[in-house]
Amino acid sequence: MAAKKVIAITGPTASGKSALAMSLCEKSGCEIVSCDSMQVYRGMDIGTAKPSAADMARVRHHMIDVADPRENFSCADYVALASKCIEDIFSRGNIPVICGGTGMYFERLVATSPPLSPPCDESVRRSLEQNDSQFNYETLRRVDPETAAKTHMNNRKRVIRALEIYICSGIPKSVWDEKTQKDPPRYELKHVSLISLDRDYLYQRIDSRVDAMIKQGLEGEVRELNLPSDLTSMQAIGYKEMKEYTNGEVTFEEAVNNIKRKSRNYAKRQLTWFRRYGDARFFDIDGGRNYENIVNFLYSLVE
RNA sequence: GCCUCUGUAGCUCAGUUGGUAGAGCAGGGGACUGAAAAUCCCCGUGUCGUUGGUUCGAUUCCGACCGGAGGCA
Repeated sequence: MAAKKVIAITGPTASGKSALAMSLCEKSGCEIVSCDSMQVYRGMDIGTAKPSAADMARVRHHMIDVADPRENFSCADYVALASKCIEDIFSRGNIPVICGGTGMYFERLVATSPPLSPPCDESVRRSLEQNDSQFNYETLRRVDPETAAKTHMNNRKRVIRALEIYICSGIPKSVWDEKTQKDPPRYELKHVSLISLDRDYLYQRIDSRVDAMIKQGLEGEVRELNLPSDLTSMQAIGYKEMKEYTNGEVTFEEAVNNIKRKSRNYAKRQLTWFRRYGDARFFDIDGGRNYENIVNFLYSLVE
């Protein structure tokens, strides 16, 4: 299969990815494939900064509102659905514009083949969660030393997943991983990644974006959803912290500050993730002054 | 006015029975193959409020002064 051109716009939260993608698509007729682990959930609009109805009417969006917030949507689910969206866009003769900040979803969608390892098994997972970290880690060291060497004992989620893969398939995770490592990239990728050399500027944008979400009624959205805190969807920044407020655990002001803080922490992790892409074209948003340059570069990619 | 407590890393605080100090959070860096907005790892020199005194040596003891909190007629 001949590689087909895909444009990607990645970067930390509140860096302006969506606005750029909108400009590009309005001008060129491209379609947006959201790459966001929380915008997939229906009803979670304000806190995930989902594109407005007006934006969605002007430009075709994909991978938004594709899951119920009560279900546990995963990276593999995302890749399966998004790959199909991309094929559909190709069939229409359009260029997909992947836009978002969920690093692992992006990596799995774009870099090699889709995840092959067995799906999660809740009962296996639950029983592994009973064990202490040391015991699980020792087991992993016996069963899959290669993965154990790359995983810290305290990282319970990762250790448990690696064990789960072995228990469910009889094959160590490291062997599954190898199967995908040699694959060529799935698309001819034109990757633009946003950064902010001025970290304070980014953080200010995040703070004011959170303030805007509060004004738009994030509290009401969380109350209306009224979902249990242990759902994956309710681990989304903004929802988790607002639930702590509606449960009476923190004051409103504390909740808002927690949302801001967690968003900043997240932005930093996103910057770390995307730095790995040596083939990407990185643009400093430069206090918002670089917008025209970036847009023009994006336009040049579709010509 | 008097009495008590208090002043240590950006913030909240530990601590040194006198030999110049350490946690959490924030911040920075990193990892990431079916929970990923999750999870995890690494990074802590700061006139220990100021100023005198005691001492070989004080952030630690004593005095004064300047902040802060509380109490007392």
